[in-house]
Amino acid sequence: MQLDRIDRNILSVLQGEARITNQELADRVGLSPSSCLNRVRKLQEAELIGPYLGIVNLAKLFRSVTVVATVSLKDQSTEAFRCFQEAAQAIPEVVECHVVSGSFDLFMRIVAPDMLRYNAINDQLLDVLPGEVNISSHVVLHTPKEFSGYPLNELWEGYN
Amino acid sequence: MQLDRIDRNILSVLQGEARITNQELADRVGLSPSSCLNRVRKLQEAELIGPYLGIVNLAKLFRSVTVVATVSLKDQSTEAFRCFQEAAQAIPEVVECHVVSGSFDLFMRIVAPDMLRYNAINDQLLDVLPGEVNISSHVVLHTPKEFSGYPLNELWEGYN
DNA sequence: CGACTAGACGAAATATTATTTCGCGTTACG
DNA sequence: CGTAACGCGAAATAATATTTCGTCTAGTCG
Repeated sequence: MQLDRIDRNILSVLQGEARITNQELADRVGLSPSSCLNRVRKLQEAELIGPYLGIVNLAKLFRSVTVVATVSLKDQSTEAFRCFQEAAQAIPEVVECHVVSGSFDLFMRIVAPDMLRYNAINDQLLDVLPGEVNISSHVVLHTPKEFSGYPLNELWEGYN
Repeated sequence: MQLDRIDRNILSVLQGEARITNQELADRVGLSPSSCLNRVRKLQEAELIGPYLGIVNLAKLFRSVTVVATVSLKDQSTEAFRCFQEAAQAIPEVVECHVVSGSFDLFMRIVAPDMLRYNAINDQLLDVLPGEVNISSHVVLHTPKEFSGYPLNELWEGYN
């Protein structure tokens, strides 16, 4: 799929203001509402954008603990990775999981109601491959910059 | 602000389907459209939910490199933290930044067009407090679980 | 116990927005 | 040139959001 400047603008706007109306979006990118809607649908069908998330303010809802955990696997076989990933995915409190190269193998973000329950999740993950998993936990103290979309303009510039 | 079961349902739905229509949402949570809209607005005004993000599929847009970086500061003074955080925030490619306790001090997610440019960002961050910053970079190979909202049900259960 | 108040709800009316339809212009290609 | 394919926008229609308003309920005070 070939994207022009207008498509890029649509993606930029939509990634930061998912609930914008089609009319407003059309105005911003300089299209008629119908043309704009056509484009948005094509972008969605091509899965270039979506899902659309509402970011909940956890801190205002209840006390909770967010932990970033790094994982090292003693046995770095494909099979071991597969096992661990599957287990991690299945745990709702593991909100994010990445396989990385570097001084550890996986990275996770975990949100739990309190430390006691985080401990339980940690134990559960350690039990997936007993003795083969090393988890290093880091409690999030505060978050100077929350994710709110990718730097599309910078990435496009870099792409040319 | 006091939340009941309906408010929680609204938050659950909205966090995963931000572009849902008010009518559909009202049906799902068992309210009339007008009551539902009232609640959504109150939730937004209280900043319990929002912003609304459209998640862009980076991989389908262009090649890019995502790095998770851990940062240690030699001088752990408040001032040093403040300097580094400010610098990190100001860089668009740093899409996320957390201050943590544990074997490192900060955690960042960085998205760059390629390694050359990642290197430049890395250098830029090292120069903020010359000789005082230690950055460990980990290229993301793949992502078994992408963030798509918090486990609100589990957190509420834990809260009672 | 009864009356009053505040708050929340839903039905219905209205305003806004989404979506479809269709004709026009532009471009690519024979 | 002629033609087909495509994308655009205007306008009509359908769906949705938003406001208004009367009703109900729970809580409170006399």
